[in-house]
Amino acid sequence: MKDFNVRDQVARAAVELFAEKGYANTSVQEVVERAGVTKGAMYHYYRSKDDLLFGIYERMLTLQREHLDEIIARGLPTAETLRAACVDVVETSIDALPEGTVFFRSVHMLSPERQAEVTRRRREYNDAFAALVTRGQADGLYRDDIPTALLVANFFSDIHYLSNWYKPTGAETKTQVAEQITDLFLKGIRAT
Amino acid sequence: MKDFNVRDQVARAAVELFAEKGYANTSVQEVVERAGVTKGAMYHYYRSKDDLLFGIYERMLTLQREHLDEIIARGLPTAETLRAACVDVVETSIDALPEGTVFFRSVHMLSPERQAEVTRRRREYNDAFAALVTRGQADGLYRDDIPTALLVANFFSDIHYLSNWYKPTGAETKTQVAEQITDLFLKGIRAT
Amino acid sequence: MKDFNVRDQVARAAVELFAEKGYANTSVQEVVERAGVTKGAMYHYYRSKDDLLFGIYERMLTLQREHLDEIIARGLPTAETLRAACVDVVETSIDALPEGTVFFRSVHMLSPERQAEVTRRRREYNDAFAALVTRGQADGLYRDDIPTALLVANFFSDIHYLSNWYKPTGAETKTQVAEQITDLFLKGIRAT
Amino acid sequence: MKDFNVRDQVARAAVELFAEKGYANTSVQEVVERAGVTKGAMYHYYRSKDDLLFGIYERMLTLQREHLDEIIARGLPTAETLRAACVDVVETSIDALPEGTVFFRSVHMLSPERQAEVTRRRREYNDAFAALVTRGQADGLYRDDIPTALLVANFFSDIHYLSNWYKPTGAETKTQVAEQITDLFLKGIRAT
DNA sequence: TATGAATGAGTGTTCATTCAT
DNA sequence: AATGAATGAACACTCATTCAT
Repeated sequence: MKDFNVRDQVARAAVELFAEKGYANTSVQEVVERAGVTKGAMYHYYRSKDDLLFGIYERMLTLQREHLDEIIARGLPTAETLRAACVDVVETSIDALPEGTVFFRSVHMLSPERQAEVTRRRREYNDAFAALVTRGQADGLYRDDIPTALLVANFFSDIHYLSNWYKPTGAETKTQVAEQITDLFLKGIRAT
Repeated sequence: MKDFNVRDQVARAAVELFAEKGYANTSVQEVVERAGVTKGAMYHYYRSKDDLLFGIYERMLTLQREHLDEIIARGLPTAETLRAACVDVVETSIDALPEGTVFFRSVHMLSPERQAEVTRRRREYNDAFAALVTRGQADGLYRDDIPTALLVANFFSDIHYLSNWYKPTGAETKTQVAEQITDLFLKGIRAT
Repeated sequence: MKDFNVRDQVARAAVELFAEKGYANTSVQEVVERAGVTKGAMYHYYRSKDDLLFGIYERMLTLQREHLDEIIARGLPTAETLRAACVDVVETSIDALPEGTVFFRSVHMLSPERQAEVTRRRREYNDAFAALVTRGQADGLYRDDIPTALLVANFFSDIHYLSNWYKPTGAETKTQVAEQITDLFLKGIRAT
Repeated sequence: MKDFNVRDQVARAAVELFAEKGYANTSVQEVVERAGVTKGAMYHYYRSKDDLLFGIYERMLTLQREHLDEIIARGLPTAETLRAACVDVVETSIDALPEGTVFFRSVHMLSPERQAEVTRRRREYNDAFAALVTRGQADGLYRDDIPTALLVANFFSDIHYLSNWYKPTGAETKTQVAEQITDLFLKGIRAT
């Protein structure tokens, strides 16, 4: 009976190291050493170093998509849905800060095919989110003198930026930060 | 008389390639080929590949700092100063989109000493900017129920994110985008 | 089952080439070619070219130290011990002429740390040898009008110089040369 | 009017650096920097880095040969001539310790042709010196149970070794050391 | 006489990946 | 399922030397 799972240990080590030193500055040897396995074992589970990186994107994209779909599925009014979606994505991103660091820094290190795949799925997510804003604009909730795309970018930029400044040891709790970021965003876009 | 300058040609090629494919995926050989010089010539002017990267940071940090200082030096009221600073940094960042791409993506590829240097200078810039917000809060212009640091991060995240979505070929002009981003930010932080 | 060992083949090729053409004039490529292995294989066993060189020093220093300790451990009278030590070190040096060539010519090519290490261990060996001479001087066997250090240097210089003139194909056998060098040395230092 | 001579400054810098760090570890750039001249100037006076090295050998070989010839030309008895030659070469070698360091360490760094040239001239010097010993053996002054070549090597090894241990700051003067080394040598080879 | 920018071949080293076991 | 030795292509960088000025 194994007390650990090779696949998961490797994935965990990879996220840590890629976040600490960057994908390019991390060797497969370092990953397997931190994971406590051998190179051969790793290559039994992953086809390439690129696989390790893509795994991080795969998990993040899936997670965010599931969360957003679930929130939309609740069928709440637009304003409440958007607020919930915003708060959730900030909280989720704080829970996965190292993944976020890698996510926003290393897309160009993926194989071209996978870069395309990531871009496609990010766009899908972006579109679903933008649809909420558009609906709110149609309802007169949010300003429409600024392109929806810019409004949405204004929010996603905060998610992107989180790993650049947020420290779990800070004074503000995850939820407080999520509420504050959401509030700033919503104040900015509300119809006047 | 030379029709081009080795130093500048190399710098230009480096920015382009680092933005296109990432620092780690760009070889020195590729840089000198695009610059149309030989490797030896390049190493006559730059000590290392790291120098090429740091040059980009050096120029950006200096430029932004000079702009901010100049705007503050005008001595306008706080609100006008902050607005001018915001619009200017967006415009400046749009003028240097490839540099921005590299700037926000590749700090971790610099030597540790230079990472520290960049961090220090970014913090100085951040502090000077934050001082404007703090002054506005004291004057009752901006909300103070949210930490200044978060308010500032909320703006800088947009700068950071610009190179992820802005296309010079889009419908909006540089100035329009600058005004819109600034407006969203200021609406978000104003006192209620 | 392999008919050769990468580590040893590389070490052998390195000694040969470093003795023939000097450390600086020998490329890693040449070493691996003569050893019949690939560069990657070599770097699997050695961390650097410097390692290859240090290996030679390591082996020589250990060998000489072991021999001297063994001879001293026999507990023979001083004169017999010194004579045995002299004869042995000449013979051992003739057995390892290429190593000797490298040993005395290339210390300055080692990393500073390793130069220090080699110097330290050579001094230890020198001191152990000098102690025999000092004991002989106290017993009135050897002249004491000349510093012990110079007496010892007078002998070690011959070891050092061996690879400059000794040819295994010459008329004198290894043992004869060892006896002759030892005799010249002992005649020079005996009390009058 | 120049306050220094490029040729000589470069030669001086070269000896110093080659002795300190070795020929291979010294770049032409470092030599010209220490000499306080530019690369172009140096290449105006020397054809190659190899020239710099060979210059050291040229000067040493010429100097030693001149000294030996002058001493022999005095026409003193064999024993006095040999003693004078020995004392002189030790003193001369101590006066030129850095040159000696380079001399005995870097022959293999010369071009093959120049290596041959140096070897030839060293052999000539060696032969002239050996002739004195042979004459002394014929006169019954020195032992002839040991090949002349080995007797001579026994002395030259000390010259060779000088730069490995002699410190000008030590307790013994140059002349004392010269007398002591000579005495040890002559005691060792005298007929019994 | 002298400059220093430019060349270009060569260096040691790294590392993702493969494969016999 | 796992090992770790071996591969081989790529990489950043160095440096003696040349040459237009």
